[in-house]
Amino acid sequence: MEKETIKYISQPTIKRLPLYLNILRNLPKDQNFVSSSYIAAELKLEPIQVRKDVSSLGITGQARMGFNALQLIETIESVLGWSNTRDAFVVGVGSLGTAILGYKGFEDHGLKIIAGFDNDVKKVTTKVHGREIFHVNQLAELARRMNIQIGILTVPNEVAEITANLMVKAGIKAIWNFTQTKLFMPHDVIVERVDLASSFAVLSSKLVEQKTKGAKSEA
Amino acid sequence: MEKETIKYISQPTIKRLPLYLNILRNLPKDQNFVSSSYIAAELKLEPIQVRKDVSSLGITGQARMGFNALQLIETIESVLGWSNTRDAFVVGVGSLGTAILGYKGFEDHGLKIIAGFDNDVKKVTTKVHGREIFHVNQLAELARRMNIQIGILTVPNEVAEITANLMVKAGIKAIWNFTQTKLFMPHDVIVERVDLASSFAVLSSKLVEQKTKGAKSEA
DNA sequence: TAGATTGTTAATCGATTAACAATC
DNA sequence: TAGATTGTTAATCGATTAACAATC
Repeated sequence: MEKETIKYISQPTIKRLPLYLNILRNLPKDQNFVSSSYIAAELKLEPIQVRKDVSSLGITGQARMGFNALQLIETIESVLGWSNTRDAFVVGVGSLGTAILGYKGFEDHGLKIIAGFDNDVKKVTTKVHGREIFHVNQLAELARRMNIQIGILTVPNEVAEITANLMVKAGIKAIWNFTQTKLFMPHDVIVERVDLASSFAVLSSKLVEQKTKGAKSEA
Repeated sequence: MEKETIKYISQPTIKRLPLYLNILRNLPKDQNFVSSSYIAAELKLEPIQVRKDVSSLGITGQARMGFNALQLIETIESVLGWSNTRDAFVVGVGSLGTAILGYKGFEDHGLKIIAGFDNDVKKVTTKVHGREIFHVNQLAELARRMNIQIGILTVPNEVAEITANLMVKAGIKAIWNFTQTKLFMPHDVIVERVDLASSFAVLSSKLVEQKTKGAKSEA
């Protein structure tokens, strides 16, 4: 397979890559080529957008054929760093942390959750979904020993900042932040926040909009 | 309080409104006015962006003073439909559904989770975080009786589409979709997807980027 | 060949940011 | 008054979409 020259990949493109990957992985085994219009139809996107995204990966297709599916899969996995699994710790074993400890789907994203941490001694030394729970004051030692780069932050908002600082001190390089708190971290620490409130805001504002429209058309 | 003329509010703005709301609600009680630069600093945004967003809500401020905090709070809540609580069902009581059934923070977003549904008879009639779990074949009846508009979809991917269809038949108008599946629903049904894979893609691609940069600077 | 599909260049669209007069 | 802050208009930036020649 030829070497691709990867250009700058925009964040909107990065966010679509897992969707493409999902489709490509579920392709029938004997289907070696896939067209931009096929992918687009599956995702309700425009073919041109798929082609633009693929082009930014440095992949070229073949007229009348489309793109090499295997090459696409491998390139996306490599761009996302999903080719090899990365180990991660979950910090905060409340209901959300528990759910994440038990979620199987992350393996498809190259993410392997190793253990959980909590400051509640009642939770420590128990197992949640087969993973051991340690006290947060063991975080630094274990993270360094196991060379953990990714921390999943699922503590209550009030302790989000202080816990994130602990994680950074423990050598963690990337924080997946499930709290409501905007973290102010050193610039070399990667922080990505899952913002449920923003997502729900979109949903509920549309519901408001639809209702006012309905009220108008009734009048 | 004067009536605001609300203009078109863009989706990026809608997504920032919960962040603003969070800050405004945590303001000291005696602080009646708040400036765009204060909000911006708290969120690492630009003041001009905050002013633009506020302006699209139809709110005007006062030079040297800023904006009326209470008016801002009330307007944001009204735009998002968070002034009154809305009831919702969780469909799919796996680990994620369980976490959502137990999450307290939704009340701040005008969301009240009433009950859970599953197709596993072992889960039915149990209680999860104090909420009753029913069999999915009771969904239609209960949703109609209680006039439920919002459904939270936390089933496995394989049954996402079929379950969403059940929800629509039950009269549910908005689906908060936590699955990986892109849903094709009637146009009057609102669907908003929480895409963990996209979020993680951003994080892990940055990790890849940083590593290649590091490798280069070492060379 | 005919026609489907890619891939490049340009146009459009929309959001963010800048500039600065108005205002309290 | 002086100066901080709003709010409007214009500039910039970046992503999406359109157009269409090239290609297999």
